[in-house]
Amino acid sequence: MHGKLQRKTGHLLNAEPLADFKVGVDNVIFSVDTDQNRLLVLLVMRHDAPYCGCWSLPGTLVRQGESLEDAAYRVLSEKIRVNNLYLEQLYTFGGPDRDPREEEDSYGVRYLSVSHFALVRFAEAELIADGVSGIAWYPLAQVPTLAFDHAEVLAYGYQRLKNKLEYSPIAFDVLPDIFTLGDLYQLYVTVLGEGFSDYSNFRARLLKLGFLEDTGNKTSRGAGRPASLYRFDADAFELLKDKPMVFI
Amino acid sequence: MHGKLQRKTGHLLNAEPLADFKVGVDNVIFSVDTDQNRLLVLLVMRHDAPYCGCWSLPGTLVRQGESLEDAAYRVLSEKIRVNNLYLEQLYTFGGPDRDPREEEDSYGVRYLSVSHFALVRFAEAELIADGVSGIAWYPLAQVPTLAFDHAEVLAYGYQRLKNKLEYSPIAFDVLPDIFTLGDLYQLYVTVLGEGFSDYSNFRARLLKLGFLEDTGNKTSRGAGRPASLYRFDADAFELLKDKPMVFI
DNA sequence: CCAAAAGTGTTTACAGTACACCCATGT
DNA sequence: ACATGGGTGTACTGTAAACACTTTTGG
Repeated sequence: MHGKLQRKTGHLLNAEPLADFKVGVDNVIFSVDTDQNRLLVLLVMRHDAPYCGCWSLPGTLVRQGESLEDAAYRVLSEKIRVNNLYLEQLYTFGGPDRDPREEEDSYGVRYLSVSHFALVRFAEAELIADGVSGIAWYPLAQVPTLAFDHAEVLAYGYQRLKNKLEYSPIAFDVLPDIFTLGDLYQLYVTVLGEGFSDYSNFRARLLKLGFLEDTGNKTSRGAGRPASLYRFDADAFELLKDKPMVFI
Repeated sequence: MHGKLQRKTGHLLNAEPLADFKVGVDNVIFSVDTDQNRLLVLLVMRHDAPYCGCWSLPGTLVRQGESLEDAAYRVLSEKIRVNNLYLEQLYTFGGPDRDPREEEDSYGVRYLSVSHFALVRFAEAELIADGVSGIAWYPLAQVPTLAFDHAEVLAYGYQRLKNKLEYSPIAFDVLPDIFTLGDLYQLYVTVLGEGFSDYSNFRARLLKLGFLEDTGNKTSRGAGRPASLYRFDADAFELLKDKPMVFI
């Protein structure tokens, strides 16, 4: 963070000039459609150059006075209305020539992308169609060719999603407050694929962790025995969070 | 990545103007002094405003045509000569007001920092003293107050170091080609603290993984039984890398 | 011979896997 | 009654944790 100052000190007088950047934020927004057992990514259609007519991850350029995280939340809220979500920074892509505008502008401006990863509750997510721009949930297997380096960003985000599910409680940010263990299991299966674990073992492991509170209520959904409804006990979880924990 | 274009579409005409950025790279560079059993971080003394006279992480601003990773390697090579190292991107800090220059300049330029994390081989690391700037290895426990938000960056890097040691083979990037299991164990103890594991259990676990090749040679260092010398077999490791693996 | 470091083995406890089986509901 | 999903239990296997013990060196 002090290359400019170093050049004053002498030995770097012939250094290349500094790059000027616009900083973008691109979001990999996942949701799980538990009715159809599908993992979905939110994509938007571009209506301007570059990559006009191409699908891309929802993104924006960071404004004056706006933090990276604020920008990430802004993109999200411009595209969908949602109350429950998990969001974190993913990775920063900043190589030269990753954005065609760098050549056109010829001002030497670089475009850098700080990607973010989000998981939202599908049931309550309401897409904001602004009449012009296309916006849609895509099943992961059917994602079309994406603009920029967004295919790479998406792959990175998918990896992070799978890892996060294994050792952190993000699933509960996206489940209803009250849920059955079947709901939870189905979410894991949809993301990680069948055969990541037996249901009864999954069940036993999760319950033994001790932060799932049985509400005492039950729900009946069609045929089959009614399922107990559980609540995620954030306080109980806090006490255990320093200890390594596997949800597998 | 298309906020500018969106504004043309109408509903965002009154949006805030975009921020212009300089992008910096700050490195958290660790090494392990196995003689004195100390975990060290590389710090440099600042000789210009802001934070003049304050210690900071080694960093620089990204130049035209330079990738983030290139910039990270450049900072590193300007400060130390080293042949073996591990380096990866850590996190991007980009909030407004994280750099005092943002106010002085009054051009509205923002300073963003893409932090990187590195682990280098201590024995061969040769600090480059340019006569003016101070540069030194600091034991983690004795790190002074740092410039900018570098204390936060350092804390983040330390966490990453501990995690990486547990499930990836970065230790071998920083050990000599030929080493004893005692060397390896000592590195882990120095970073993770005593009591992360018993030596004999650590030993059994690592050997069972199957990518440590016994060279057949032995070394004698003072009193005690001579130790077998091992080599990290990168090919054998590649075959197993997709399977989850714990070095603990 | 003794201390120091390397290396081996054993015991115990618990965690993951793969099932088999019982339970409560809708149709 | 039976299909369907919820829920419980068990036997097998493997691995982590603690620790006792043997081996080979220097002094």
